Amino acid sequence: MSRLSREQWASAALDALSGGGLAAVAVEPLATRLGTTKGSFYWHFGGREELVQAALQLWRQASTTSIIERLESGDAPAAERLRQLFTQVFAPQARTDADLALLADADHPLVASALADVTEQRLGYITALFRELGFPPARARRRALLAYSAYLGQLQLLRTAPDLLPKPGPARTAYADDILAALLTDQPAKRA
Amino acid sequence: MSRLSREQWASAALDALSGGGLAAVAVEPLATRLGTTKGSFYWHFGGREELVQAALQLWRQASTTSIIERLESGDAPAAERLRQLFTQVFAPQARTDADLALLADADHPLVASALADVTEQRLGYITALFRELGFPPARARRRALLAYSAYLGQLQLLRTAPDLLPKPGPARTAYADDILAALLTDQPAKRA
DNA sequence: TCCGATCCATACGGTGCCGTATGGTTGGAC
DNA sequence: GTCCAACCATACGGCACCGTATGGATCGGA
Repeated sequence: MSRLSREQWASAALDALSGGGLAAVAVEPLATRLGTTKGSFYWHFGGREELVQAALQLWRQASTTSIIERLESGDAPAAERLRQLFTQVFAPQARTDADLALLADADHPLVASALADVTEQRLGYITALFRELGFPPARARRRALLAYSAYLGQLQLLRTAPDLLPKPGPARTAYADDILAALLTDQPAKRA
Repeated sequence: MSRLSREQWASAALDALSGGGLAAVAVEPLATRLGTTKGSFYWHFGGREELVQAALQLWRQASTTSIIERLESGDAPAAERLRQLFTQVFAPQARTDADLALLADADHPLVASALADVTEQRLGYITALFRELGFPPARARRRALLAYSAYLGQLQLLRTAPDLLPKPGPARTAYADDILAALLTDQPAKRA
């Protein structure tokens, strides 16, 4: 085997984290998986903590900056960007494993810090979208919170009860449409 | 120390689970916490797995049957019951620790099974509420999914970024009102 | 009261991980 | 080619937990 860089270790750590949570970011298993030994690891890193930090740094970049920049690179109107954001959640190829894994270990100090940052950044972006749609600031903020809550909840449902969600096809399309309609509504609630 | 029953072990296990997740359901720490030793545990249980099952059984009862029955015991209209359900999430004294802990360990087989059951039961109940509000079946189901997603997401936000949520007072009331309005809307979406 | 069943304490071996110590290997500068 | 620094393998001790073995304590009934 050729020699490994610090970056390869960090990248493998993020992979492991996505697959098996924080507990899977373990030095010895990772070394085996990389076809090397702990000797390599403790040369590049001071300890496990440092590896976790490196993996989290990768995740911050990939999960927010990258996503937001990709959306903003197009010139779609705000409503369309919101739609794109949400249809991504329904796509089975969506890379949400890391999100889920980190939410699961939100009690860990380093993870908590990364989550707080990412959450703030994402909420800020969604709030801006709602403002572009004409919502006044306070309402835009509330809608962003609701939208992001729905996203987070959707992640959980995808994992814990995927068969309870609408199947791909017309049902799922109707679901996505209904969610967006509810999020974008400006009308008073229906009276039963 | 007096002798311990199987039920006391199970109850302590649920406590530990609420506080520290599945990993905290560990025999030796629990024994210490209970002022006894593993000797007691391995008399009442075949192993750790059995203890986890017992704790999950307690949780199923406490987290769904009990909640739903409490709501249904009153004679509030459907809209009011939905409001009660949601305002509970905002209340800081809400006992959502176990929910969060189990969502965090959703990959564990026993936890996954318990979560699937509870999710189905809760979704069924919320769907029924929306049907009582006059929504046709398919739409009621979709709204229930959105509502429950919002609940699950709210749990995560309460843990990972509580300071990004509206503070108790008028802002929080407006937030709750806005969420309910969006969930209950029957109108077409606002055009930007 | 004594005896068997119930319940528990203690000691032990096993596993999987972390981190350290130490010596070996490789590769580029010269 | 030599040599030093970068890099890695191996061996070790430690920790926290699981599960077993075994003997001791306790309690209720004949």
